Amino acid sequence: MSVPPVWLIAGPTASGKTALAIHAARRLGGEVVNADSMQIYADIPVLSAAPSLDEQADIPHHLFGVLDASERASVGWWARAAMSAIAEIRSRGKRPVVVGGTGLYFNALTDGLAEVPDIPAQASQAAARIADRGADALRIEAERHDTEGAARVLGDDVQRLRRIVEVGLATGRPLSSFHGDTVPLLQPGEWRGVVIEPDREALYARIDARFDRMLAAGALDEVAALDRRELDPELPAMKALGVPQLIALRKGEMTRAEAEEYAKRESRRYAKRQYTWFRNRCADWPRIGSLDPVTARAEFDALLEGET
RNA sequence: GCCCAGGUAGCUCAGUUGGUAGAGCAGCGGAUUGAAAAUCCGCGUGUCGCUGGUUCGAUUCCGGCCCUGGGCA
Repeated sequence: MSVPPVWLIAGPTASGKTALAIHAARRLGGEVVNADSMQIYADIPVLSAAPSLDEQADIPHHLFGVLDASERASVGWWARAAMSAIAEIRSRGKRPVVVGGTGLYFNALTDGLAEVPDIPAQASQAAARIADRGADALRIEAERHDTEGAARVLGDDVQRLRRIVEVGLATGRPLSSFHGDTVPLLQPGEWRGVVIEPDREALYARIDARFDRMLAAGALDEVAALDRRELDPELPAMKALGVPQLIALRKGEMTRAEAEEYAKRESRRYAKRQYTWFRNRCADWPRIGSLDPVTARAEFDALLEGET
């Protein structure tokens, strides 16, 4: 009993993933599952470039806009939610099409995620207090909990060092001891992946143009509503590309031109990091090179040859 | 037309008392296991405007030309 494979569609921001996923779902009798860490939040549909209600109309979409900006998603949360959506879609005889730009999320599906217990607030607060003493102090503490793991953390990567410390405090085990024996959530052969990898310059031009469209589509109102809630600026949704810059604009800390320039630049840098991830972590996935929707669809259809 | 200032990395500039040059920003490469649109690490990528001259050697000194500002006409 071989199940038809789950399709994984990855690619940098603004590369046309949304449209291609809908095409794939139509072709395959499928439903779309979000693998984008920001499109999860209900408060930022414009700035996160989530599929519009129109686009979601005839194909069911899952995990888009399901959390409030005051909540925190995580790879673990996403992986569980995605696997249950996948199971549910399959149970109805439909084909899951997972689409997004968050490399780590795809990695959880294809390579698995360590089963680390939830960290009690007490332990993470203790780790935060150590982090407040500076990166050096934090690294010394991290090395005590997990020598091997800490050695792999580059420089003053406070986020990762803190994670080692809080896991150590909460479980008494080195974080790296949880890694290594993870099992993929989707078995090899159970999925097929494709990466949209367009020409860099062309994508950068699209990113710039898209940000202008986001502003025209109400990005400023979206940010104003967020800003009024006075949420913790450290929340993931508050760090979505464009949010910090447009808040700075509201506060008069940046001119409109500066806010636009910085937001676009950060988006381009993000795209560059995505290229790096997919190039090195999804090296053997087939590539789609075109930014033109019609050509991209044709390239995708070519991959379908031979599939039932 | 004349006078002054300037032409050095993609941009803004520094510098070399003559030994082919370096900062910031931009950019590029990499890492990535519950914040990942996050977080972190690494890397100067160059006809020193063009062309003659002086010199062992010129981006640097001298001449001519071109270009860009500003001023005078």
